[in-house]
Amino acid sequence: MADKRADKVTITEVAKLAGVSTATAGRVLGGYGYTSEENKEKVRRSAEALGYRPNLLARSLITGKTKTIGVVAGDIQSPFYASILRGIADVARAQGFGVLLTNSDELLDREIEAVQLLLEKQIDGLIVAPCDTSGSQHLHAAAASGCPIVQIDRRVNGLSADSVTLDNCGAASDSITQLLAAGHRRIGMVAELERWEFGDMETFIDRVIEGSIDPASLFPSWQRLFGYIEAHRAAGLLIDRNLIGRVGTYSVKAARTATMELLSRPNRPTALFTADGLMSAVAMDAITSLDLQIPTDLSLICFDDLDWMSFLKPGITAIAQPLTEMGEASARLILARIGGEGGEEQHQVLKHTLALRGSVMAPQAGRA
Amino acid sequence: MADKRADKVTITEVAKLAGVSTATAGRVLGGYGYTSEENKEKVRRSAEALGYRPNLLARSLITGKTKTIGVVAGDIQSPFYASILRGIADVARAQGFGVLLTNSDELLDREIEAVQLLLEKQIDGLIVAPCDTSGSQHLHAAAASGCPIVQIDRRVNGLSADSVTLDNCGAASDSITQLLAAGHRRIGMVAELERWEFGDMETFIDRVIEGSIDPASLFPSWQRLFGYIEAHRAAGLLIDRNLIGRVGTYSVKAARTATMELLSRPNRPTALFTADGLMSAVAMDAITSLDLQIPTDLSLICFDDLDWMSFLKPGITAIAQPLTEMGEASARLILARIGGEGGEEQHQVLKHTLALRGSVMAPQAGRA
DNA sequence: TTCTATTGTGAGAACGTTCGCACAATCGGA
DNA sequence: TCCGATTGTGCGAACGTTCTCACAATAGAA
Repeated sequence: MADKRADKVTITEVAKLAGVSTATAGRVLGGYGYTSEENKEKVRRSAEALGYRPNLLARSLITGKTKTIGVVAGDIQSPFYASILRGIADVARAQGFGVLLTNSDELLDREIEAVQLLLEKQIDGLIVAPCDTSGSQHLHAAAASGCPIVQIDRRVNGLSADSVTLDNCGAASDSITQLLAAGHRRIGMVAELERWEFGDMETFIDRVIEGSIDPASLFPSWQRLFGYIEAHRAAGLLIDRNLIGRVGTYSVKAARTATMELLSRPNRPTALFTADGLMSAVAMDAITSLDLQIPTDLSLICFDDLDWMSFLKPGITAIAQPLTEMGEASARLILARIGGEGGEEQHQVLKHTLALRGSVMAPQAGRA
Repeated sequence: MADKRADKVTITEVAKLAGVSTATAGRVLGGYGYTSEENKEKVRRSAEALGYRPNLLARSLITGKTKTIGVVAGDIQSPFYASILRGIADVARAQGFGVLLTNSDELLDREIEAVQLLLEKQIDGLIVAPCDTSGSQHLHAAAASGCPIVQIDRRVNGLSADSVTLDNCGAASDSITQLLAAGHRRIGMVAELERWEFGDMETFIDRVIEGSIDPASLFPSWQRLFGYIEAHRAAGLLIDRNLIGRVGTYSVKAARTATMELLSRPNRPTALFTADGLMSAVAMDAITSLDLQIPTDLSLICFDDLDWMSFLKPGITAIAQPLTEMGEASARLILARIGGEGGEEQHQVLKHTLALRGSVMAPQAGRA
């Protein structure tokens, strides 16, 4: 009980027992170079006998490869990141890679700190959901120092790194079009819409309509608003700014306030579009507490298909993101780069699927 | 573009630029030993100028500590593991530790493979939800080789390692008692109940009643059944074996079959107890499709408090596990062991909370 | 003065691998 | 016979740190 680690069996001891040099033992165990069948057997047997376990640190130090990819997620606890992570981990495992996980809580400082730690641990590649799409010096620096990066869910402006995102505009626009087709003209939307660096929301709406914004540079919730606006424009309808609940922060409380405000006003919307899972859960809660019936009092389409949406009384029509696929795609991209694959920056934009259920119907008489 | 890594700035170069030995530079940057203020300044400035970033691999190789803890979860995608992982990651981060993640899908082979990889990567400690509670040679070996282990959710028999679990018996027994108190006498239960090595379910029930089973050695779903039986026994009631839906495997399909079978039989139970999140979701789905009303047609208590349970029409009464706390506790335990803390094996058994909502009422006339 | 403690420095050996190199032995073909 | 290719081996130098020494300089105490 005196010594803490009985772990100490190195390749040297294996070599000694097998009666060969460490180089030969290394060749057998590492699977590189030539070795005679005879020695192969001897070394393997000795390794077995001693319970030899290679020290990947030492190997990595010399090869410069750790076979580890770092992941900076927002919050693993959310189904969104959990599913993505699952996809990443599966692909990584299949290639013998480990996954070093951190979460940023969408806080820049924490992201910087996390990236720092991961780089010091010499990860071979980084998958990150960046929380600041404009600055992010740390990511530029990491990329410049040669660490492959794959961005997920959103993209940093001007960062030369691959990305995997969802066609948020298309998904939102699809849903809104669906509601418009059902006859709705007053469609509410609740979304985070935290920061937009170029001005207030009026400006944003105007600029989308005049076509001077590239959605690729936006945060998801803004992209979804973009889709909302686009769908209206395509239908030749004006936007009523009051129907857009801008929560401003990713919190249950703020979301609840915004949603309740939107749904309890005298001339409330006939349909609601929630821009992410948090908003959907809050909205559902608000709808229940206001005693509104879906879809008679209110039609509803939610971004993110959560498990409960399928077994509510009328099921909730929802936009399903291919989350594990996004994770898998990002892992494949990063592994390809690690494997030395060159070529153009890759920007994969995945498509949603719309799970049609029972939460949409035409607006009821006297309320349309 | 020719060289892949511009990363190459080592402590030697920093030392050279500062005009000191690598030993001195190491002392400044590593924060050990003595250095003059003057040299401290010079070294720091040089490090800054060169953009020096320590290589933790090299440090770990020599110190024997990686400041990394390995985690083997069942499936990160499930809210159960996701929340636990969140707790682990938070505590780890606060201490400057990284988290290396793998999932086993509750498959022994995969768990063995994962543990192997983690050990080769020289993790300082291992947090694992073991999928085999009886054999698990790999865990015994790991423990023997000096790697601290914390078991989570369940315990391997005879493995000397700390653990963090939930009082599953107590939680189940509480819920069943609640239902019995409401007047229910035919309480159904659906649970995984995959393997029990000592015989069939009759035997299990008998042995629980005669008191010859130590619940600590059981898998959670069996512990929950244990609680179910205990509560009945305490109330002086016999167990109707037909009310126990043994799914046998952790799959939606099997769960659905078992649940539908249980709920559609002529003399169906007046109350239902679901033993985990999967069973709850499936049960909810089955209840909806059978067009049963909660709580008039059926009372319901679920193990695991999922977000949707609070905003269904009548809320679902549920057992909430303190998941992030379990993660935090396990991380604290492992860090303490890594820090060299000796002493007795620790087995923390956390308590559930029962979230009372509207899914329980007295059985209705003609059905009791 | 002389001793001991404190503070500081650098050379060089770890840590456990992989890798370059030199060197052999064997084989087949010209 | 000689040659080159193929297969196999061991020595020792990496990799980028930390850590053990040996050794100084200074200061205060005896």
